[in-house]
Order: sequence, then C-alpha cells, then structure tokens
Amino acid sequence: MTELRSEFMKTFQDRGYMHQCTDLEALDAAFADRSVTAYIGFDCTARSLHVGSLMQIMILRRLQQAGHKPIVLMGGGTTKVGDPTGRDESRPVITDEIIQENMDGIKKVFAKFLKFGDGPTDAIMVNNDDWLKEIHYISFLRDYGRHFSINRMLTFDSVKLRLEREQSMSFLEFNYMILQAYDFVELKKRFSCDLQIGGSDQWGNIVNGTELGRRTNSFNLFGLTTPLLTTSSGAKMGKTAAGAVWLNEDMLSPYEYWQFWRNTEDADVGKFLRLFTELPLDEIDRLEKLEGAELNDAKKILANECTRLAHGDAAAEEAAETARRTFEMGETAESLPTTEIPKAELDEGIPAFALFNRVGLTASSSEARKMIKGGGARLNDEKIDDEKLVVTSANVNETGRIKLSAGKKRHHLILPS
RNA sequence: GGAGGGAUGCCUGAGCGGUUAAAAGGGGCGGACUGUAAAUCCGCUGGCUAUGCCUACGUUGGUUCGAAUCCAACUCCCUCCA
Repeated sequence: MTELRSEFMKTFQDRGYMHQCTDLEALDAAFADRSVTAYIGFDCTARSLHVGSLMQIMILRRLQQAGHKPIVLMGGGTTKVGDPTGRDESRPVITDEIIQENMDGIKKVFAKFLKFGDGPTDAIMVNNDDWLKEIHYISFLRDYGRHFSINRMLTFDSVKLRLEREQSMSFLEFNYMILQAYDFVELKKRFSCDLQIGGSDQWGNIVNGTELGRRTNSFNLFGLTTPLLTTSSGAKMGKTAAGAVWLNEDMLSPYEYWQFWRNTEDADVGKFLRLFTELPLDEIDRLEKLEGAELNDAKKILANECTRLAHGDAAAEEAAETARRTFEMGETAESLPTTEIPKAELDEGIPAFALFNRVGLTASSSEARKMIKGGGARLNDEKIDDEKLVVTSANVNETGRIKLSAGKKRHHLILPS
C-alpha cells in the first residue's frame, strides 16, 4: 500500500472510507500540496437524506476540517432523469415542486454538518438543474455525446446488470451517466472542482466524468469511492421497522435516531465509530476491545456522538437520558416520542390497534392487531390480551399520559390535549 | 423470419381447474434466551370501518358453477435455428 502523506487521505484510509481511487498517488499529492475542491452528488428523491448517505456527509465534513472545500451537489436536474444504478425499474417521475421541497429538506441536514459561506474552505451547495436545464440538445450531443462510446456504456454495471436481468432501460435513464459526467466537468469549470467522491456503485459514473473532462478540456480530474456499507450480518444499513433512518428531525426524532445507533450489532461498533463519529482512533481502538456487556458502553458513546452531530448536544443528552430512564430505570420517561390526541376523542375511546397505527408504531392496523394477538403489545407496561381493547381517558397514568409499547424497545406516549 | 421456454407476494422460488391469501427459504415484525448484541428456538408476515369484505399470481378478453392454474390476443424476456 502506498504511504499516504496528506492529512485528509490518511484519515480517509484509516477510518475505513477508502474503496477505489482513480490515481491515489497524484490525489494524495494534491491534498498534501494545496486546498482541493471536491464534490459529492445527492439525489433529491426524498425530503431528507437517511443514514445511507451519512458516510458521504461525514466525508465532506472531514474534507472541510482538513482545509479543503466541499461542494454539495444537489441533483435537482438529474433527479428528473433518475439514476438507474442498482435498480430494476425506473423511478417514478417527480415533479419540480416536489424536487424543490426535497431539496429544502435536505439542505437542513447539511447545515448541521458543514459550514457554508464564501470563504476559501466554506462549503457551497449547488443545484445541477442550474446548468442542465439550459442544455441545447444538438450542441450538447456534438460537444459531449461524441465522447461517449455506446459500446463502452453498455459494459458499465449500471446498464449491464439491468440488461442482464432482463429489465428494460429507457433512453432517459441511459442518459443519466452522461449528465453526471457533464456535471463533473461543469463543476471543474465553475468552481475548479477536481475530485468527485461517491459510493462504490458510482464508480462507473465517476470515471465517466474524469474521462469526459480529459477528452474535452484536458482536465486532470480525480475520482474516489467508498465501500458499500452493510452490517456484519449482511443487511443493508439504515432500515428499521418504521422505515428508513432519516437524518431530519421532523422525519425521525433524535431519540429514535439515538436508539438506532444504540442497537448496533457488536461486530459493527468499531467500524461505525470510525465512520460516523469524530473520536480519535486510539480511543476507538480501546472502546472496540470491550467485551460482553461492557460493549454496551461503547454503543452508548456511539449513539451519543452520532446524535450530537446530527441533532446537537442538547438533543443527544436528552435522548441518552430518555433511554437511560426507559431501559435502565424502567420508568416512563416523559420525553419518549409523544403524540397529542384530543381529549374528546379519548373520552369516546379508540381501539388499541388503531392507536398503535396512528402513532406510527405499526405500519397498518392489521399489523397492530397481529402484534396484539402475538402478545407483543403493551398498554402502560401491561400486556394487551384483548384484541378489541378500547383505550380511553381512563387509561391515562399518573403523569397524564398513556404509554404504548410495541415489543420491548419501541415506546410511544399519548398526551391528551 | 422460424421453433421452443418464461413472467407468481418485499426478494428468491414452488404450484399448473376447486380444500390457494398461494409450499419452501430469505428478509421483516413479535415471543423465549441475553447485554436494548449476535447465534439459536417458537409464532406472525396483502389491506380494511374485520367472525365479514376487498385486492392479488405480466396486460386484456374468453371458457367454466369455479382459473395463478385452460384458451386467445398483447407486452416484455430467455434459448435454439435462419
């Protein structure tokens, strides 16, 4: 392995972000000699990013800390096309209004992780719709299309796998990689951006960009990818019962976010600490060596650190305290996720299954009924035996709330209003 | 252009006229065990205003008391021949 000399690349490698690089030695030299501008692109397919994107976000943060300039590229334009990578079906078409809403939501996440501004190492956020929407078809084809070989494009995994799996791919999607390549060149021209970072599945798209830059303008661009992240038991990261683990507070509460990290598998603790926190490596080495139940302390630190980064110190402390009271003291912490329900409705009574569904503990009322039948549902810590049980104001406890539990870990409070 | 084969639930994959909301495995959820872990074992796993109703086996029609299962057309795919 090459001996790296730049601070950023060392961090990148030591913390486990490294997968592939177009020219490791030259990139390392660039990072060592000057301030490098690098970008990562994000789709605007949802109102928030989820932990699946967290590694990329942390990388941009690290980049800034090491004295370089991060560009957050919002795929406002490319989201209209839809990245076919790893998919068998086209994405549903999203309207401009929704893309705008999504973009606004995603901006909030980045504000927590990066410092934006006009300074040399301040992060900037740009939207590729700004240039993509103005492309003139014929001139674009003549200037850029000529550099893309169809023969070659068909060999890229994003296309090849789709075709091998007998799924059709529209011309629209086929163009995605061309647009992403063009983005890179455009960012080089506008902001002197020399590097694109992305997940390993983006390798093909990234290489297309570096090559397009070289062919059209003799640019020397770099690409760097991160490994695909799965848990030790092989599952894709970031899915829970309730769905994706969102980074926005209004999509997933800090407490639930904290819980997600707290529930990390033993085997992943060290890896996650390196990737998703900023604790020093020797500290992580120590934590990861803890055995048995002591490893739980490391998981709490992981949860604290991750929640701090995404939601701030106060929210992290509160989440930790809520968890401590709920799981270690066996209390009903009033800071658990709470839903307000009009008193009048509670006076009338609401079937327990409907309530579970309403507060989001289950995805459907059938699911709630099944959980009650299976003995996994509790009301004020008492197992619910009757599938038809109706919850009323009479169930309000001393603290003025009703506690619902789905399984041992997921709790929710009802507050009459 | 010709001859065969295929499309099934979140995924893989059985079924090939009724007893099929559809075997089995995976995933997910719940339970037991534990450390809010893993492994293991057990249960559940389309939806709903719920002893019933609705929606589902590529699409659209048809045969039948009854179809995922039979027929026709269509769409997409695979294999062999030209």
